[in-house]
Amino acid sequence: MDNKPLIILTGPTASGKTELSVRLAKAINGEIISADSIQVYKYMDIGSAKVTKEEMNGITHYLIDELEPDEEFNIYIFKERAVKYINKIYEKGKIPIIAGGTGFYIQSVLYDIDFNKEDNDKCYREELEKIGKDMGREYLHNMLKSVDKKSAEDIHPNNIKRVIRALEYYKITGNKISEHNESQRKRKSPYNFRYFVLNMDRELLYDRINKRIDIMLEKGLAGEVEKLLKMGYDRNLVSMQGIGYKEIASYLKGEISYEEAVYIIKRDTRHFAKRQLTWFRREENAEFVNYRDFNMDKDKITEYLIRESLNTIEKGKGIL
RNA sequence: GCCUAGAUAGCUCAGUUGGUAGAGCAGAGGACUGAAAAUCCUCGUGUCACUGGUUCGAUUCCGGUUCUAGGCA
Repeated sequence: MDNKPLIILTGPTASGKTELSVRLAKAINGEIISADSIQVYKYMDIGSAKVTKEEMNGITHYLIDELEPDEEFNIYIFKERAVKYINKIYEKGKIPIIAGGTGFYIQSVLYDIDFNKEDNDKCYREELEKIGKDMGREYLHNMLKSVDKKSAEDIHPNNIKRVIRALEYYKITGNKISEHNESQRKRKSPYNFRYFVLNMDRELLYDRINKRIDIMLEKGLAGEVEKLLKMGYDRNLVSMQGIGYKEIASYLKGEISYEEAVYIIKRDTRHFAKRQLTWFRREENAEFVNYRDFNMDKDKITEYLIRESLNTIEKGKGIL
């Protein structure tokens, strides 16, 4: 049985993951794999709060700047690449550290969730979107009910994206996604892992988020978006749906004022952080690391993360 | 100083032909297995500015006070 070490360092946006992950990597001879759906894209630096070369401090990072903004990225691609990098890191005799805020992505690697290569179908998806528009969301939901009753019960009719995915899955594989999910849920992790979730008092987190966005704006977020648009990257691209990008694009089009754009970016980032926390709370193996318990001292947190990670790595060796 | 319109949930406002009130946003909680920075679900008691009066009963009607916005001097 594979029992290799894997360290996960996550937390809501603006919780300090980047800096702490580099410090940890330095101390435990690790390399970092980013679990971030926007930082994979080139040219999207300011708005994604991407790690800079200096911040990397010599630590190798994967899944940063790997794609053009119009390239497709999804959980299947993420998992495939992440696993490849993890093995590469093992070969070097180093420890992989997954750092990033996308819980869904982390889960796919941590529990080795099974995805089939050919199981998405753009044409069918578009067809379903059209049906949804013409016939209504209830109609789509009823379509799902007739092939996969359990999914129809679990997925709210308003959640069109998930209704469509369930229908798509059935069309391509002939199986019910509810059954697939049920079996995947029982998976045990093949790793000897630690799952750290950085957290702080909500008020403080929101304060940091608001300030961080002001800094992004000062650094020239608007210019970055303008440049992307000039390069021909359409605002409808998935990558351009990232928080900060879509609002600034809307402002540049003259649809909303600058003040409105800033307000929406801050608000939606807060909402995003809240959703991230909901996800991590549900993860039974996640360990919350609260700044408050360390007197707000980053050095003390770093020490703790290093000590705990090394413990876990050592124990794993014993089993092997 | 005078005239007019306001003062209701953290914010913007609706409403009660007099029987103590409700939306959106904010905020909180949740879901999530190929768009995930996406998508979706649930949660609404607050001296109805203050103060007299009329009334069985006033946030609602009348008077006064304070504050805010606009207009006139």
